[in-house]
Amino acid sequence: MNNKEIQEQRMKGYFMQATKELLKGEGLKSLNVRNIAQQAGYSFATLYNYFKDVKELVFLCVDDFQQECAAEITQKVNGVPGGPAKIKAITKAYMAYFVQYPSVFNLFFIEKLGDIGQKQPTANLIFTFLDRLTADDWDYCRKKYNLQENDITVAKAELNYITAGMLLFYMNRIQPASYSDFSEAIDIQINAIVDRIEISKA
Amino acid sequence: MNNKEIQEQRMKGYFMQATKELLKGEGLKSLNVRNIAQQAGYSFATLYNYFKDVKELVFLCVDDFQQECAAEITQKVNGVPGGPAKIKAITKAYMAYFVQYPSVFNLFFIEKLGDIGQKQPTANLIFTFLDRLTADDWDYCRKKYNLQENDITVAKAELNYITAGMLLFYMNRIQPASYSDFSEAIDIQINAIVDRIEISKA
DNA sequence: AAATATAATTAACATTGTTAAATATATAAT
DNA sequence: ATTATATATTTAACAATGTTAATTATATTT
Repeated sequence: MNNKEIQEQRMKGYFMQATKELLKGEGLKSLNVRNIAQQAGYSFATLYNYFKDVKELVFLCVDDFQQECAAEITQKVNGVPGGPAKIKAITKAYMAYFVQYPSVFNLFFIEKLGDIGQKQPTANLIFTFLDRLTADDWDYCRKKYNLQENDITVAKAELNYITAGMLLFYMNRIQPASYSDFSEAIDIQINAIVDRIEISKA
Repeated sequence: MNNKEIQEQRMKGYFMQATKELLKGEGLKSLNVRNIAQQAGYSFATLYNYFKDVKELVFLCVDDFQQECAAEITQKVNGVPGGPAKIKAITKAYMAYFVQYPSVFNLFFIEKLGDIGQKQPTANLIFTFLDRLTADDWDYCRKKYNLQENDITVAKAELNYITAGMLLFYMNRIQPASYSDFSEAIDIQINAIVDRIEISKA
């Protein structure tokens, strides 16, 4: 990287940092180009020298949020023995993260990706996130219980879709109506999927 | 209903009709108060004499769309024998409807409900939609296969969450990347859930 | 037919994303 | 070191949108 590139990356970083702070703080309500720029210490028009539009900037934060989320999960499930129990724990922690940061949920799942071709890699990153978080433990299960590759693929997809669906209903439609009901529903669904795998060995 | 109420209902109907036409036609891009009012044959300010805001108007359309969707499904699954096969067919037709009308998907699942208390009944309507569509056939299964009430409750919730999650990923993130892949994934997931119930009788 | 209430429209405002014009700052050339 | 040029930043301006206020038209009542 030459000087120009270094400086450009720095500027991008300032705007991304500002965006992340706003998203985790005030949330989507106060996320607009003027607030972002103010938080970054620049005028709003400067933003357009470094990003095509605000959507590009916002979606560039996905990667950072995933790393932060993964770190929180790792810390949270520390001590849980590998295998089915860990898959459950990771999945629950994954959901808890989005409940804690609704704006990140919005960014990951709701926000429309304007330029389709450009952001397909990001969409893929989001789609595969839970799979990557649980990959090691699924592998462990496959070996331990001598499971079919295909059964695992289906179970992984099931977990991915169910967590997205539950979060969608809870975050956007407040269904179930209380967090404790939601939490209970999570347990039921996750256990149903993961326990099924264990049973299938029999 | 007195005259005033009749006239008021009529006016609301005009605006709702306009909203539905725009949503099914041009989609969300061109859904704004000015377009709605023009389609209804009134000025945009008139809208505010009949609705608190545009969100109220838009969410009032949920009921009509559900009826339309239910009618399409009923017609589509006509001839499918009741029971597991019909649950599968209904669920697939339910998803196909949202793929056909992305704006309706947005209204049902994505659009933020502004006033929380006011629109909770609507949120509940959306949450229970698939359950209501398949209720008869689940009941049929319960009797035929002598199933546990609880197993059915979990399976229903599973279907509800998985369909929402799959639609979310496909509509908002284009994952899977092609409709045929998506369609295949639907089959796999729906079959996995419904077939499990049949097997559990053994 | 005039007075009053009701409904509808136009005008106006605030917020937002984006672009164009203007200004400041850094780099290069003499 | 000073001027000329390129680059970066900011201010001004625009278009789109949801909403409210002021104005005008229409209906109802006296």
